[in-house]
Amino acid sequence: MEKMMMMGLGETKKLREELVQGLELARQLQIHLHVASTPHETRDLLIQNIISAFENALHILRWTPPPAAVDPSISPAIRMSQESPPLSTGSPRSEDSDRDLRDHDPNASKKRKSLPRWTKQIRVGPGMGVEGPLDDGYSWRKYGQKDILGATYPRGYYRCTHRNVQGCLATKQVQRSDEDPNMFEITYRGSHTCTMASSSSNSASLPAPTTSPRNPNNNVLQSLDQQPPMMNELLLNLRAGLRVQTENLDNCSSFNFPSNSNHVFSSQTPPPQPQPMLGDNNFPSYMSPATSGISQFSMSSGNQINDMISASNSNSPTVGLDFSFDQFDLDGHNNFTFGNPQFFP
DNA sequence: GTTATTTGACCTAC
DNA sequence: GTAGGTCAAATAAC
Repeated sequence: MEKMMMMGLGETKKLREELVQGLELARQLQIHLHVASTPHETRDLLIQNIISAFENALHILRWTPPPAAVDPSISPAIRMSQESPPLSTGSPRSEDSDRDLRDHDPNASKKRKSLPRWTKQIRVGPGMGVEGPLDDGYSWRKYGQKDILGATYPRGYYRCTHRNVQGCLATKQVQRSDEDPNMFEITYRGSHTCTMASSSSNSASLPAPTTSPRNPNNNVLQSLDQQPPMMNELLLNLRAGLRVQTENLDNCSSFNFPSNSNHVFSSQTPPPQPQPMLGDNNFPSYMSPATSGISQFSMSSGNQINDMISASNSNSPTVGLDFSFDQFDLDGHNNFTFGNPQFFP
């Protein structure tokens, strides 16, 4: 929503047009999918146009909120923002893996901006020190530090400790904010493939009220680390259909939303294990860890997500998310701000 | 002795 | 040409 307010009218209009176009194309695609005589070329063309529409929309939305936008009352305050177009490259991939690709394919893109990455902004408490944002449940090894032009504090470069043993290509950068020394911007690249990632993923799926063995402050960070690939999957499904079904929701896994996102997800004291709660209109509201400063959205994972997002002209009694701007704020593959749910007729 | 961090040099995208 | 990102040798910590 904030992003919408920051956008010019021209951009807002263009974004609306792109999303409406994507919706219309998705509907056409669904119709064609049920017509056996439709040539594959037609379907492919529709798919490409849908992808193009959403990529254009994401491009318009590409914007990182300033640290001041973070609620200072929340500690640690966590926000995520997209800094590169994620849909063109699929799942997050680190720059190193990108380099590996180039070794095999010299024609592969060398542009840094094409690399998917996601950013969290974390405010640490007064006595928390820098260990808080640096320890997010994974084991990182610092491999570099660099003074950044215009930045007071140097940027630290970290890679997964299991890089050599397990080939985990996840990296992150930690940049202390100039304006607020208690604010850290952490940029992640690549998703964890090490065993630490899987254990962390499990913890994300069942966020306990107790703390992580490694750090008492960072249950939230663990789940956030797993969020971008999941969001990627969600967006991939959004390409195929624009309606989110809330049927068959369970709490197999979760992802998180900023606490200042719109009002679908409540930020109340959480139960020990968050459960999707059906509110009015059967749309679920979600509980969040009280100390995290983020709302948590528990839902099914994998194929169940695919099932959740179905074609838009289904006659089933589904609940949809309206893509109009005052209700849906899509900021790339990792920062969703959903507006109020809408029933489709 | 092993592992992690520091830091200057080098590489690459822009 | 410059800034950001990574490498790798030197150093520190355990």
